This record gives sequence, C-alpha cells and structure tokens, in this order.
Amino acid sequence: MLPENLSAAVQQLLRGQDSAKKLRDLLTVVSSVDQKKPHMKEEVDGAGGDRSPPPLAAKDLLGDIFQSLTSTISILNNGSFEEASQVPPGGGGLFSNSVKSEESEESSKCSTARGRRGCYRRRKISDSWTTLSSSLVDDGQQWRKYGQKAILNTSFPRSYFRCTHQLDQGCPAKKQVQMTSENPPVFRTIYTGKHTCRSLLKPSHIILAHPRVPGDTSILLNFETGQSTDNSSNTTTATRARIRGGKTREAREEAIANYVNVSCNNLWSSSSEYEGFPSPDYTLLESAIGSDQGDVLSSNQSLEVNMDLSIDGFDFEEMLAHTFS
DNA sequence: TATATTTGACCGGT
DNA sequence: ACCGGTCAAATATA
Repeated sequence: MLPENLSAAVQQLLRGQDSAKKLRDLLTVVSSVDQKKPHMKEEVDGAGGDRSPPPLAAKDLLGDIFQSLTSTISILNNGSFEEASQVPPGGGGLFSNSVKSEESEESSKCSTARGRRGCYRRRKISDSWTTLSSSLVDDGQQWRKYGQKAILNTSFPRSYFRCTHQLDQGCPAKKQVQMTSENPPVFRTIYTGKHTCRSLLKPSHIILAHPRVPGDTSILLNFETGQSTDNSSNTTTATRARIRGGKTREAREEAIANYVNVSCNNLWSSSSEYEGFPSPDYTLLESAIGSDQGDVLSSNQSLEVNMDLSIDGFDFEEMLAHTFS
C-alpha cells in the first residue's frame, strides 16, 4: 500500500473511531436513564432467563467497532497492536514520533540527599518514545498516576504515570500524557523506560470467543499473557473461564457483555488519564472467574485477544480487509 | 481498610 | 528565578 493511501486510511479510521465513540457516549446517556446496570452474578445465575433482548447489543456492537478501529489504527501506526505503545524508537509509525535517545538512563535520585522530598535528577534525554492518538487508548499496562502539572504555553495539564509494579517489582516504566489540542483532541503520550514487570489481568484484553462446537451454549473466555513487557518472553499458558448458567447463549452473552463492555470502555478512556474524561466503572474479570458460576479450568496471569467481529451477519473484519486490500 | 488519586510543596537543571 | 519532574499528605474510592 502506498504511503499516501496508508495515511488516508488512518485518517478515515480515526474519523470512524471518533464517530463510534460519540455514538457510544450518546447511547450511554440514553441507556443510563432507564436501565440499571445489572451485576454480573445476577446475570450469570440465569434467574431471569426470559428477559427481553439485551439492550446492550448496540453498545456491544459499538464496542467492537471502536476496538477494531483502535486496533487497526495502532497496527497501521506501529506495525502491531501490542506494540502500539511498547515499541521503542525505531518502530516509527505515522503518528508516532520517536524521540531521540542518546542517553538511555532513567531519571535517578540524587544520592546525597536521598529521602528528601522532590529530590531527583532531572531527566535529560532518556530512552523514550512518543505516541499520538485521537483518544485515550489503554495500552494494556497498569499505570499509577503520581503527578499532574500545568505546562507553560499549553492549554492542558500534563499527567505523570508510573508503572503500578514500580514498588513491588521495581518496574521503571513511566509515561506522561498530555492533550495537545482540542478539536480534534490529540493526546501525546511519552513513554519512558521499558516494563520489566509481569502485569496482571487487564480487562481491556478480555474478549469473547464464539463457540467452536455448534450448539454449545456456554461461553468461553480466553486469556493468555503474552503481553510481553519485555518482548523476549513468549511463554503463554492459557487461562480459561467458562461461564455457565442462563437458558440461552444470548442470556449469557449479555451477562458477559457487561464485562466486555466495560473492558471496551476501559480501552476508550483509561482511568484518570486525563481530567475531564470520566473513567468507566469497570469490574475486573477476576471476579467472574472466581464466581461459583464460572468454571475455571486453569489459572495464571495472562491473557489473549481473540475477537470475533462478526455480528448479526455483518462481518466487520471482512469489511476492513476489503478496505485495505 | 487498602489502594488509588489529587494537589501543593519541594528540588534540581537551565 | 523559572520550569518541570517528583514526593507525599490529604482525600477519594472500592
């Protein structure tokens, strides 16, 4: 594909992504008025098996569309979805500006006054890379916000994040997120340091798999970690949780849709990454796995994306394939 | 109660 | 002195 076509394709995807997000927000507002969000357990136990069709279908569809667009954009930008935010300078996609890395040294505390508040050596040019995105996209890592600053000559504050596992695993990864323009919004994320941690489950990567056996009405959730924080590890052991209960597959799908839906929400806007962007109320899927309604076949800390985009006869995947062939 | 976020203070580089 | 990155107490949330 020609570079200009590639760029145009990304532009179109970005537009679709924004539209999907707006539509999702619209639906969220409408549905929140007359619909209480049922808890997973209530859904799974199948007590209300003959309820009306899932009102979440449209949102689920939107979630799929949005996630697909986001993934595709990341692929076009960086070569792969997983690497969308993990690839250090050199991967250089359309919207990612690799930042010079002359000195691959993380900011270090000054040894003389250790323990003194705010004592640090200002980072000069470290091993960092930058990504731009039209929305806040969950990069699959777990971050903890530790600061926010108003930056000179900018309209929006800059947020500072460090890896959640900095303390328990000594992971040095950090990132800064800042909105650089308003219409359309552009979020600049500067990553610093590579992850050395083994991250735990992230809901944004939990996807439903369709049944492989006709008539099988149970729903298989598939997790796998490859989530390689260090690009070298590709050892993956599958974790599976089969959710039973409910009379129909649709009923169970609706139950899990809550989790998938919130995982999509999590993909759209990471918690508190930027003030003014509300964080979704999501529940980790571990509770679903741990639920006595579920059938945990094995357990570890990994996950895998296994997404079937075919919904109601409309194959989004095929459409995308045609679009880019 | 544990964990995460907010926010003003602190500090070093420029 | 200014600016930006970090700390940590206060606060919020699960």
